[in-house]
Amino acid sequence: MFLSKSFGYALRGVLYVALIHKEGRKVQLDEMADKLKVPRHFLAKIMKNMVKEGVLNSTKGPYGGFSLHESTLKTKLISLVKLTDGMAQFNTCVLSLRKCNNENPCPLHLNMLKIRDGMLAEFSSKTLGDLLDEKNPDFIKSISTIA
Amino acid sequence: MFLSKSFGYALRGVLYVALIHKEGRKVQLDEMADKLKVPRHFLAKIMKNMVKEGVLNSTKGPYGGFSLHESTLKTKLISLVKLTDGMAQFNTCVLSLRKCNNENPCPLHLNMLKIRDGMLAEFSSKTLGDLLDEKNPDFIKSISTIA
DNA sequence: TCATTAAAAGACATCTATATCTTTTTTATT
DNA sequence: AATAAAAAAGATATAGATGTCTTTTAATGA
Repeated sequence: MFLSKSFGYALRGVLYVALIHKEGRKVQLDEMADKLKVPRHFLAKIMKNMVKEGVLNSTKGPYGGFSLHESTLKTKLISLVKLTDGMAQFNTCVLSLRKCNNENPCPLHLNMLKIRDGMLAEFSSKTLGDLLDEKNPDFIKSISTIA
Repeated sequence: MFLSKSFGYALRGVLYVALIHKEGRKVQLDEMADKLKVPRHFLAKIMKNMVKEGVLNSTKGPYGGFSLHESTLKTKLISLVKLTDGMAQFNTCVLSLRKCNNENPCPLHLNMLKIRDGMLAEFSSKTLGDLLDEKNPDFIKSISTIA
């Protein structure tokens, strides 16, 4: 796996909130879990973390739910990765060699560096808003249909 | 993680056998587990699989151990990945969407395709022999020193 | 043929990511 | 103030990757 399931849930979750935001309403967990076909309680944990990190807003109580934060659409994809998977994977030798670095590279060091830097560049430049701009006609369907 | 620990153990294991092969001798599990600082029985499982898939030779009994197969140095890195991690990661949508494809792409489809294809190309062209040719002065040290 | 060596095989254990359940806290409405 | 709604928080459960142990099989040499 390149990225964890948690990352996938987080991204689909925040994009769903963004889509519903255009309709001028908040989103609640039950609706999200249902529409995105994601385990409710597991999604709750992930959404909570996004709120804590300032990627989303939430309000408790009746008519509460999740809504966009000023920063949501400006959030880089890499921030989501950091939140769900951590950044260790970009700095850890695939052969688990502690002393692997540019001066003392393992046999795969350069190969992996290239791949990782490509991914890092991609995810460091793209924002959540960018994904919404690249209009996919079946966008809402695409982030919903897991089955 | 981009690749599993099993993959790292497999690669270091087979490269170690290749190095010792130049000294004209076979290698036994105890020596490998010791030198590579890898759990003996777990390494055994991985080595066994490589033998089964024809990446390495082995002989039982006294003076037995692991040795090179004609195909060892010609083995593509991707074959090792296939053996330890499987290929699903290259074909599965990171958002876990079953219907994600070129016709009906998820918001990250193109981004991931680029990254994956880069990795696939890299690992499909490089062989174990290539890694040994790119002479790293501290090569043996580098695949051994995990601590 | 017998003892010894070493890999093969399979059963068992642990650890981490994933998933679920229950209780607590906050907010809104009456 | 009382009730209800919904997220937050924390405890518990499951599954898959990782790691360990024991038994079996095959090869060697005396």
